[in-house]
Amino acid sequence: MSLRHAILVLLQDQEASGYDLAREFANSIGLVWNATHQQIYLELGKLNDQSMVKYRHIPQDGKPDKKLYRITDEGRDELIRWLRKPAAPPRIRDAFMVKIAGGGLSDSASILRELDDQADLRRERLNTFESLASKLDDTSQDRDLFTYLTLRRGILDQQAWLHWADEVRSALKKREERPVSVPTSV
Amino acid sequence: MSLRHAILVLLQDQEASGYDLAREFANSIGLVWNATHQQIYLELGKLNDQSMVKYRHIPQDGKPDKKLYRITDEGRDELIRWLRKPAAPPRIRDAFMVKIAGGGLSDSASILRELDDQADLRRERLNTFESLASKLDDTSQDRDLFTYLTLRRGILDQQAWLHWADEVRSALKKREERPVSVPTSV
DNA sequence: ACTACTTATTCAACGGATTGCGCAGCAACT
DNA sequence: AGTTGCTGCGCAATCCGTTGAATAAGTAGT
Repeated sequence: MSLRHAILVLLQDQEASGYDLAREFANSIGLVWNATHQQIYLELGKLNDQSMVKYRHIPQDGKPDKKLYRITDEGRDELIRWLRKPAAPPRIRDAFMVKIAGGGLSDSASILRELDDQADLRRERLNTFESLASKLDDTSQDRDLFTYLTLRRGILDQQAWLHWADEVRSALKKREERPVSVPTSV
Repeated sequence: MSLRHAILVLLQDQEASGYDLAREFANSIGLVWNATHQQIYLELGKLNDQSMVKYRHIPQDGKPDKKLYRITDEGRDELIRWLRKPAAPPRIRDAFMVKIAGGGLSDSASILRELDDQADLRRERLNTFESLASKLDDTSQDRDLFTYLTLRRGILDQQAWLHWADEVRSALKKREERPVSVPTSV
């Protein structure tokens, strides 16, 4: 229910088109909330209907026309109202973890394969976040403080994940040493 | 798209009613995937239509009748097919983090208030997971290995979160020492 | 006696999210 | 010349998920 609020947060800083927002959802905010362009355009439409945002139509040549959205006073009020009331706990839906929980069904090798793939992804993200965070380290304006803290959240998260992956590897190594019955069909 | 697979994983071990599954989703599996009873009953209906599960009708006295579901061969095939192909990366939707990212809008005090509330929740979970994990530590049958690893994931996650919360607290303390312009309406 | 909770399933309505598609033109590479 | 990729917007169908309620009988507490 708060894609709208994520959008309003982004529009707080600057005027942006749906396309711009989609890019930010793929990067910065994507760290904590993700959304596709269809959802974003739809939500911008609704926000406009409820006059929480308004837009200027910008004709461009060479490129398609665009709409630059900005937040209105009503939008800002709504955002503040939302910030005041406690956030619902995030719902967890991790398909890979479901596989682990039901892991007795697979052989160690195929679990390890996917674990390594996931670890690559995490390591990649970790690098991205760390280099972004190091840029903010020194400048450290108040504006950037919360971006920095958000990045730190991402960094600690990836590190914890990678540490867990090590634990899984050594646990599965031990398991291999005293193998157990595994369905042959897997 | 894989509530169905989480259900199939649970039914792997034992016959269960929708109600039983709902309880497990509130506890064990809820760590990595959550669902309400309505969703579960609906999904069980669909799985039954597709003959991935079948059920026995059990009349009870004193209590309402129930349906005990068990996985079929088709269900097991579907599960194995799913286990083979790489899991989609989990989508992240953390409302509290959206607040942090747009945190420049709030004053430090109200951020800290909610941070502490969230931290209480995390600490509670951490305790639950740790006590569950310590019970598995010694027995450590192969059956339990993956339950243990799942719990470890939860534990490391909560710890990372709490560590992050400490960072936020000290960052906000510094921010208070050299205060900046904050919208008075907040 | 009354209230609240547990066991057990299901329906209806709504809103949020995903998937797939379509349009349109320019830039850049092969 | 053809393909791919980027900028930019949008619709429609479907599916997933949430909220709220109803039914029904037993048990446990105040």
